[in-house]
Amino acid sequence: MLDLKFVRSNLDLITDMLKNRGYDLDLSRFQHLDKKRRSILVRLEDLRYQRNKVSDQIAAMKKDKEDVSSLISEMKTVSKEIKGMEVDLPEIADELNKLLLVIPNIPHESVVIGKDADDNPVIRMWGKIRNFDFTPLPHWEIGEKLHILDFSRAAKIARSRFSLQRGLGATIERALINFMLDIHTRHHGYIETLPPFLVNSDTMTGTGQLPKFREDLFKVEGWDLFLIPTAEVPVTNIHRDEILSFDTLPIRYVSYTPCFRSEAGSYGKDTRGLIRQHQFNKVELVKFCCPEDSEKELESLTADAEEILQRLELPYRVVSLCTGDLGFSAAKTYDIEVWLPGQQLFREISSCSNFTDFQARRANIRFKRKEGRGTELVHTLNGSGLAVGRTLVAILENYQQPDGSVVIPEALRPYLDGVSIIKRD
RNA sequence: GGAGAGAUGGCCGAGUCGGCUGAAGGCGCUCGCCUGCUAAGCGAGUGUGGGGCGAAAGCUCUACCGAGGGUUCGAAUCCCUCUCUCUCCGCCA
Repeated sequence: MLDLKFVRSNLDLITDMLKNRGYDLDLSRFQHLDKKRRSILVRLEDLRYQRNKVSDQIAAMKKDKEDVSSLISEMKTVSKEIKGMEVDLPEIADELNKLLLVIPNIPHESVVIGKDADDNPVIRMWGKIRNFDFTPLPHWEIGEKLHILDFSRAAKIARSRFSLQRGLGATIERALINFMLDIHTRHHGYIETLPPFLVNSDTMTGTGQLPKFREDLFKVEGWDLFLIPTAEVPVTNIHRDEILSFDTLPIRYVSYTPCFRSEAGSYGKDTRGLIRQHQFNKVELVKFCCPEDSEKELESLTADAEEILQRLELPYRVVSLCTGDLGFSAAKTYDIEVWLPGQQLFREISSCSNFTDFQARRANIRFKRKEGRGTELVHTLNGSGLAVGRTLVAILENYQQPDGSVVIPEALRPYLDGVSIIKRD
């Protein structure tokens, strides 16, 4: 969420921003409630001041055995009025807060104004797209032929959009997780965390999944618990309601978790294969830093994610999301898209975002500088490093051979006891 | 699941017949003094959110002692509900 005072004094800027993002929001209600809240607050605090004063006076008079009955009856009416206002004020503050919660973050100045994904500028390309002298297959065909992916049995066990991995199909998944975690902890300075995979509604609210995106979540019946849609949720909330000290920043966490998404609203999209699943594995990078560092931290975060693809020698490109495509909480986002020859397209495999203070305000994550009083909000960032299932997809499609086998990227072999090729067993 | 105990500031820890307690004391931290170095010592300061005034420094009001309600002129202190933590027993990977 944005800062109330900032919104109050920058209504024009917000209006422009909303237009660029393709939002239709009326701010007049906001103005009205804001004024109302403050007028009530002033009156309420004045009454409280009176009450406190007179209460002290009553205490003093009682000590001297003076008669206080008239003062008490006077204060009874004041107290009543205070109670009434104490009911009204939170109602108005709540409504104001709700309005504030649906205003998206302000895009960074470097973000291109555009309508949708077609307007996203390509920042860079990496790797050589392989020339096939046969028609490359999509990964679901490769995987089923090799007996490492089994979608029909997965549907029997659960339902569609689940997968069953077998043999090397399961082992490579595990190897990729270890590979990614090792790179990020050993070479990029991230601290490994293993968080809860179910979280409560406060946590979901802290990172913005609630209240707006409840439909996308799986909820545990009878409990205040949801399955996490990404490790971003539990990991960012590690420091919810905390004041971090300056010398601990930046904090960098890497976390492997499964992710659970209802994919409501994507019926018919990516129905085949591993691309869009209700459950998938992801290694996530999360950073907390001070405001002046967040731009450069986004660059390094993206580079850290890219390095995984480079080591696996998978070609990709990096695009910068334009205003129309940018997520609700992000000020700037780089998508890393890996090349999938079986489908002849670039596919998102990581999304790296700088949320500036937007998430931090909502989750109340602050820090204190050595000198100077008061607290400031940290900046939070996160990005996949990488989506594991989609990485497997990219390996299968990019490394497929004419005979249907798949070569294992060199970098991954140490994690597979030296196995260098997947063949039908 | 059964039986108890508890939740106060960065930390430890006072505060129980309701009334200068935003909160004693200690530790830590910051600044200053002192000191060949280190250690110690002395002095001052040291919460957060929201208002108002001010160009600012700052001043001032208000709220906050796990959360939410209640009683009262007045609640960290009394009552109710919830959450969490700890100990013992049972159960369990």
